[in-house]
Amino acid sequence: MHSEAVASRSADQKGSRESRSGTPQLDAVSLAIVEQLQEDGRRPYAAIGKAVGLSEAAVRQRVQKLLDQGVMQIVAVTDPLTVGFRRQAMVGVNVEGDVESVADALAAMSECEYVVMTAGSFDLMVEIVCEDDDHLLDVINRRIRAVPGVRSTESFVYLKLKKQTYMWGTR
Amino acid sequence: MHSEAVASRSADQKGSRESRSGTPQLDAVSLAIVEQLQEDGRRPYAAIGKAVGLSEAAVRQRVQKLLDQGVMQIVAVTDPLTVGFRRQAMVGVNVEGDVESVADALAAMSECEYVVMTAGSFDLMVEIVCEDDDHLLDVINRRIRAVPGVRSTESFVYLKLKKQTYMWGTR
DNA sequence: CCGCGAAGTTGCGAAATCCGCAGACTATGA
DNA sequence: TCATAGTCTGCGGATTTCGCAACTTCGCGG
Repeated sequence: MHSEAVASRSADQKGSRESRSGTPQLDAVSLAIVEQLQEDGRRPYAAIGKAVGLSEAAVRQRVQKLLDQGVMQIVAVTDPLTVGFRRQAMVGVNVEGDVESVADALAAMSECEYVVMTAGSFDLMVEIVCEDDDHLLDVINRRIRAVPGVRSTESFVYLKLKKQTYMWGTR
Repeated sequence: MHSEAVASRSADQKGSRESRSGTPQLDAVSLAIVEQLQEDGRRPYAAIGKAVGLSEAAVRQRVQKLLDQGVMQIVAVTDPLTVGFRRQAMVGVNVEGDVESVADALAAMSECEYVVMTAGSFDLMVEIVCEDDDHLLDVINRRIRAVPGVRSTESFVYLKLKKQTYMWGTR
């Protein structure tokens, strides 16, 4: 069967090459490990090792490091609607002044599940998860717009989640 | 220590109440299990059982059912930039005709990682994950706009991912 | 009132998995 | 050349998973 390793063992280990943002780049083996765990977050280390051509212990160390470094996290994901959060929205934000500081402020809010800096007619896109309309209204009009530097916002209330995937690389 | 159960045991089991969309609603105990797995997708069943006030076997059964039903999935999540996908974008789409069929068409594309129907100045919001600029350009201008019913699109290229969480309920 | 099904609990043993550790191997830099 | 840091492998022992069986509880209908 597929006993050959995914990558040349002599290749450099993850972390050797850094992108400008300081995020460590992954080598082929770690990438393969991530893909395995994207298919099944509970897959045993030995099975992963067999798939990527590494020993069980080595896989364990790599996974641990990837988790420690924050490169990946192994979690349960759900459709928030199923878990009792009835209102979600994507909010486009326009900023005057330092965009990053505003992004940090928004990221600090527990209701902001997703914060990304963008190019285009919005400076930031923020995904909000709330329990009901009142909660959503409060977050958008009271909290987000209160952040210094926020010039304007535009909301897109979620009607229906059609797709949600976590399998990049697996294609 | 905290030996009391999270919810009244006499409460109805998950699946008893269905929302209009057919998605089963979760009871408090399953919700607590999901929260445990949102903190750590590999947490052992026994530990979860202790936390939510259930036996190891019961937790095992519930988790298996939640996975089978597709209510949750346990996976590794990463910042795509770290995994070699250099270009991402959120795309707002305006549709003429049946929105849902367009959403389905977009959801069928492997590059569309996230598809949601929204209220507001866009009918759909789609998150795209690509390897490079050429790929992104192709997906947006060639593939998405080719879908029947797509009237127009507006793109927001990702500059930096600031936050990405999966811990609803844990707050 | 009794039977029945769904869920949960306890208990158990075998198999699989996890985890820590010692030893070997390989670059890299002083 | 030697020391060091980073990985990988192999290997026990502890832990967890997994399937299974028997018994209890609870709610529902006949």
